[in-house]
Amino acid sequence: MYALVDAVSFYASAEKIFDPSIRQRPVVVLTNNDGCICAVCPIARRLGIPKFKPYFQIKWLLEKHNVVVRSSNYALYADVSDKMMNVIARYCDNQYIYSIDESFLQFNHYQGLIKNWHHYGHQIRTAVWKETRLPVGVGFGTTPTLAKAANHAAKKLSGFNGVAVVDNELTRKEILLRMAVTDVWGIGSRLGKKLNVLGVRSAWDLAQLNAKQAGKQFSVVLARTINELNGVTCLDWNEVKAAKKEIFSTRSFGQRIFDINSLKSALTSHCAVVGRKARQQSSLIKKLLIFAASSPHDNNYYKRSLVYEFPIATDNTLALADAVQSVLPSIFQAGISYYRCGVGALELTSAQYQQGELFPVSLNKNRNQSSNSNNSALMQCYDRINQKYGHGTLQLAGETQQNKWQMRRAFLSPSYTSNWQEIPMIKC
DNA sequence: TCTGGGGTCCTAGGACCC
DNA sequence: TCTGGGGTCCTAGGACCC
Repeated sequence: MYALVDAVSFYASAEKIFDPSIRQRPVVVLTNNDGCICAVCPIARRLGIPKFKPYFQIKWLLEKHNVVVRSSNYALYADVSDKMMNVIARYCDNQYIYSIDESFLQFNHYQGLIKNWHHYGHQIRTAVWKETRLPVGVGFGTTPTLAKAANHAAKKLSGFNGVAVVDNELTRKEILLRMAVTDVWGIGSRLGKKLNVLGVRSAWDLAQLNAKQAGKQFSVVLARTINELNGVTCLDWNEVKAAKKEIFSTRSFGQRIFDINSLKSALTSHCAVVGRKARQQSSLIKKLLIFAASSPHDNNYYKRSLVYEFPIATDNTLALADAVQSVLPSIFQAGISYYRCGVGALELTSAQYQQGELFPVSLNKNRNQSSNSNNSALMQCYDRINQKYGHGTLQLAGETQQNKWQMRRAFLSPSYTSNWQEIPMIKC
């Protein structure tokens, strides 16, 4: 049995935890730079506020309904997420954190111990609510895809009230019949349209297709989804939590930038993020994509990217920053109004099976190749300090000039959980 | 006045080579 | 004179998710 637990409009719910005055009001949260709406609380959803629309286009609607608008407060969400995940972890023996607000659960040593999954789901919900004040949906299923479907039912279909269990034919059919095909995990609008043409409208219709034929006509991924909907596990646990094949860090700037130093500082801080994530999953980076661009909405869209290949795969942030340094002059062009930049690790290899050096140290000057062990100890220390005191406590000198490109966050809530000055006060 | 997210994976098609 | 295959690698862009 698998479970998927996730929060109801997580960012918006997180905003409501520490501010009781907005709990009964419609709330939306914006993406970086207050660009788009990325979370809509249930009250706001009922007013017809759409997700992923540019904020400035929808501002009038938000004002009309007196909607509370918040910028993304990642420090807050990360803390709230940690708390939530810790509570959930107590209810299973294997948890995979799939995103900031979603985790898959497994119950390997619970065989026969849980008599009533429905009841168990409500226990999880109640505990999370009591300890974090976050509303969650809990879906159980015999495959990861069915757990996802059950989670959808728990939150979106009437009559489920936060918990759904797909462990028999009757509920499987009931839930899949009530789900649009595009509500199935992995079926987006594009594929949905093609399937509609074939008369496949509900998740149940999709489950009736011949997996092999659909696989030939569309893709292996679709074949897998069909099998999973029929209770045949294709995504085993290791696949669900497989190491990432690419790791990107990209961001648009709060204000346009024009100078090479600002660009360098932004790219360097992206290196720090990518390096940290690579080390987290024990990967080494062989190729790093580095890019900078104007806005695609501009008249003369400009984008330059370069792939830097390391002689020897590395997970060292300093080596990544060196790559940026060496590549930057050929990416930067004076006069361009830069809107966005980023770096991405493209070719990742396992740190466990690192290829050794044929011609060590003396033949090269690259930082990642000299004294590898020293650098890996340095990075471990760096990660530990930043984990304990917060990301950004230790920075490369190159990333410090941030004032020019910091993102716009005009509606930021206080750092309730990460700043002594902003801790909520209770007045008696 | 101007404003338009971010991450991951996959694939089609082009460039290049023999 | 005209026509012709197949592999690898890279890139841009699409699809999907939250």
